[in-house]
Amino acid sequence: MTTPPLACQPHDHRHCIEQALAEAETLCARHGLRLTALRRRVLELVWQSHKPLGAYDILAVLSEQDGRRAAPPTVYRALDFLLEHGLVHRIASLNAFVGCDHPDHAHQGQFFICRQCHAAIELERSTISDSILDSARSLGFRVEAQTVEVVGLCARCQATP
Amino acid sequence: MTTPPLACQPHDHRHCIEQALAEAETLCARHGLRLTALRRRVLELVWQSHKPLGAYDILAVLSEQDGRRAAPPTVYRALDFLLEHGLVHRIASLNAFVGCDHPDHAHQGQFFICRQCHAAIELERSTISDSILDSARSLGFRVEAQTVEVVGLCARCQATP
DNA sequence: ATCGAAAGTGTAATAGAATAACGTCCCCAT
DNA sequence: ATGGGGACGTTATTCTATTACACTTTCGAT
Repeated sequence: MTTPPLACQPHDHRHCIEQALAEAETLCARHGLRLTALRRRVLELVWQSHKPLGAYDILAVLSEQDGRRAAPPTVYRALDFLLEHGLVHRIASLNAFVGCDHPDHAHQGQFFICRQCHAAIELERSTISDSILDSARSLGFRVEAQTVEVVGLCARCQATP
Repeated sequence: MTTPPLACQPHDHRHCIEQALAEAETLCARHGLRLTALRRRVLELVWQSHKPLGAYDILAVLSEQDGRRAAPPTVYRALDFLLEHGLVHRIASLNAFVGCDHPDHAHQGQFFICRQCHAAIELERSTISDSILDSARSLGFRVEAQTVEVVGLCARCQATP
């Protein structure tokens, strides 16, 4: 067993947030994208934890905590931007969004979601994606996007029921 | 390349429907489950094509075509029953439901969904699920459910753009 | 045969997720 | 300075799903 992922270990999460924001700044600067205050704030909120966050949860914080006039499109537009540039991922089975660990390159990870602590661990294993591509090839199917979302119990939650 | 799946080939689809209903009858009889008229009808509607069907599409047919008084819970309850016993699968990325090819044993397939013709091809490849289980093991993660949904172009739609 | 519990369905209301359509503002390249 | 495009605000609506409660049917136990 390899090093347990940060997502399901106690850790200084401020560091995760800072790093995610810094990487986003860098990425946007490099690609000439505008990381506006709103987009930055939404990214920060998504990174408040390793748990996927619903768009309406974000909306509630913007309205109540930031005092910002916000309606659904405000949030969804920011999320669309972040998704498009790989800064967050959408978890289809939860209708929720989670920060991306390594937005430096285009990818779609595989997600291991704990049903107890709700942490989402992102992996990027070629053994999984290759096995999908192999199966696709056997069908003559051209893959454009992969969604892999696994639900279960993370190591930590197995230990503390 | 193996035999192309029925889902993206022209075929006598009435046979698919008949077989699915027959298998459902058998399965319910064997397990002492009640395949009521409503449940049977919903299963039949889901099997009208190989395209995942939304709950509200089903609802519309029940109301307009069958003249049945139907509200959302009517449909969702039937779908819950069919899901629970493996007769249909839910496609999370589409919020839609598709008939199961082989409800004879508990399983969760992998779905290859054509973005053009919308057909969903179900596979059950141990290479995919094993690679997921391997990755999970390396995390110490206990898998309870797998969602694998691949979007792209089926062989047929690649040929006819 | 009849009773009663459990399962199934009808009904109304509501919650939750996402998008459409339109207007305004602001930045900045010409 | 100006006008064009991107970002955001606003209102309304659509689509998806669940809660809560009432009524009915089914089926086993008596």
